[in-house]
Amino acid sequence: MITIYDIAKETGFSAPTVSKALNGTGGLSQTTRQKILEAAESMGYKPNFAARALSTKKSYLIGIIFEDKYMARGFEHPLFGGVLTHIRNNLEANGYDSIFLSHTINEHSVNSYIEHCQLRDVDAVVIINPYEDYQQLSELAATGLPCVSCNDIIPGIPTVITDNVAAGYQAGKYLLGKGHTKVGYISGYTNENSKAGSERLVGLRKAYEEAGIDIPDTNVAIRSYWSREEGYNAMGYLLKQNPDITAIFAANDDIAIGAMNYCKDQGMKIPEDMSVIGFDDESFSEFYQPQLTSFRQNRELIAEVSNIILMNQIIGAPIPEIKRIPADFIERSSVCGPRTRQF
Amino acid sequence: MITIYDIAKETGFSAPTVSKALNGTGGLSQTTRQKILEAAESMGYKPNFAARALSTKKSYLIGIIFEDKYMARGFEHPLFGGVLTHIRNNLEANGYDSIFLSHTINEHSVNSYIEHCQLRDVDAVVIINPYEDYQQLSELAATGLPCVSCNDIIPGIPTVITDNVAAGYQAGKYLLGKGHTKVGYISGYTNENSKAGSERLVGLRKAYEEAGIDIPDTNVAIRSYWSREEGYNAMGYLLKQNPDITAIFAANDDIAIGAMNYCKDQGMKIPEDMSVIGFDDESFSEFYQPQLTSFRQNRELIAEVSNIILMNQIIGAPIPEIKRIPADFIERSSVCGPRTRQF
DNA sequence: CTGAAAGCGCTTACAG
DNA sequence: CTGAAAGCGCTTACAG
Repeated sequence: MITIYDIAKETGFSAPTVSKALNGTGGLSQTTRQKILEAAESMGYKPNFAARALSTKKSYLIGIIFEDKYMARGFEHPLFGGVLTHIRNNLEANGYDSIFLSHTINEHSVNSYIEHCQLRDVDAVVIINPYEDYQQLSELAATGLPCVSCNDIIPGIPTVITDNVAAGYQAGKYLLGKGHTKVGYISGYTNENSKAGSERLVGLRKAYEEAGIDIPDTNVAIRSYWSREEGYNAMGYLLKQNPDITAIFAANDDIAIGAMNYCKDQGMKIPEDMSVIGFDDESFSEFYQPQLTSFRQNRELIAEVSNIILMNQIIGAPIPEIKRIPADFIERSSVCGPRTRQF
Repeated sequence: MITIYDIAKETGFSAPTVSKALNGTGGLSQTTRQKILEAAESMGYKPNFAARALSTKKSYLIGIIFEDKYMARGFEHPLFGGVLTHIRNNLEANGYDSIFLSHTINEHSVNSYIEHCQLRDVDAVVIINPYEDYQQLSELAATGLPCVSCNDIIPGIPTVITDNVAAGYQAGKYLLGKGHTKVGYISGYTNENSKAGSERLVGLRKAYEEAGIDIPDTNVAIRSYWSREEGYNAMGYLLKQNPDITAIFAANDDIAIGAMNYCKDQGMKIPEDMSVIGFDDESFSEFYQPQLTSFRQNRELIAEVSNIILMNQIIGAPIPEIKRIPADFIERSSVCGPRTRQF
């Protein structure tokens, strides 16, 4: 490993001068800068980030919060996996490295994201899929550390998130256009911080209200998980409540598939007896029978905007509280006009 | 931020003594250790990793090589995404943090994995999905830096990889059991370092040779990409060469789907007219019609074994050159006995 | 325009 | 059993 002192010795200048030349700081003469740069180049000098971080308090490390212990999908999650891919690329383009942050690690007795941030001296953090300790995340941001959230809405932290209300509205308009007046909605867990499930419903209802149609709460099922099983059960529940429902908007594709499976098990045909719209455009959705109509969240744009917000925070520029990104409607074959069913 | 000196002042001991107490090194008396530990605890002390790394040369950082710029799937890749999930968890359990390494970054003029490793002083590297610069990776390992590869075979680096020959053999036995004597094979790009495509063929041929059947090269298509398009085209090519082929072993599910789509477009029925086995058990494979029989690579075990090998390297224990992990055969509905086709 | 001094937070010999 | 000294590689005021 060759250091700044090796270059100093080689060129006859002092270490601080070498440092300035390397960083382009301080008023050095063209020639000395030139000489030092050339020496550094030919000697194969590479800065030591740990040393630099120690004296500058800038690590060029961005903490990424992406928990997979508490969900089944890991990096293969349809939204988060893609967001991470692009977040990482954006960060690298800005000269930052990505490091995973953890809520708990035994070995170093890391008991919080905050501690982990301290240990590693990260310059900022990107929250993609956190352990649900929002209080702690708010505290982290209150620390002054730049943060951005790519999905969850957390007090004190700017969020970039899909325009769920608009998507729900679009789903509603589409279903109305096909002639559905009795529509059901199924979602997984939703709360103040993670509100995709409720926002999509707001949009759906808005479209129906505009048409003078009220979607009663008995047509809505908010479940604990975003799984096929829950979709299956919720569909059964809704159909028991309102046998005349002819279409379902499911808050994700897994729920949609569960719901369709239930209908099939009851001898119903999709979409003739039940039209269904999902969300997330999973890779399997184009192969389900019938091919599932869904929404595709724009991971690339979510990542890009998140990155911009983060970089702006780092340099102290003003930042928005929340940015909404439109989702793309993917029309396939799981929706048609309603027909009268016989039970 | 509170430092070792703050604790020293607080407890009346010196900084080195505090350091020893914190690290459990040096022969300190029980009482002083106790006092220092308590003070550290109550003062909320957290070590600064950059400082520690600077003096110990140990960063507790593991470089992860996972390129996504050169492939479409990113973290959603059916094998690599899962491997990364588990690798990260294993590493954390051992007290290491994961940081992504890059082949090229402009900002800090990182021009190689080696440079990036230097900059960040990583303790080891896990190669999941590298940019194809195997020569450089070998050089990196020759540096003495502990490395492990989770798929590619790279000179000088221990590899953990699916037992592709065994899987191919199993596919062959299965197809033979169903009565298929004319079988075709389609794979994407394969080479000395990334040889899944050729190994699976070796296993397939072995099974058939045992049955006294030779699989001629005209029944084999090795293409440039592992995509649906290539699978589609390769199927057409094989059928033109040998119209009597009744079964296909595809080296991944995308290729399998492309092949099946071609057959369908020709009016053939799957599996009656063409039986197909894929590889990777993608999430969409259970929904394709017919449901695709495939192999599932054991990402969890691959990650676990890789981790053990890496940790052993770090402590200087002997390591294997290569470890083979069995894949699980997932039987679905894309294979049946052959029937005579009419063209 | 350039350099001597001190410091970032920690650890490692070496004394005593 | 404990501490003074020096060092890890870099940068930041401060002089001149």
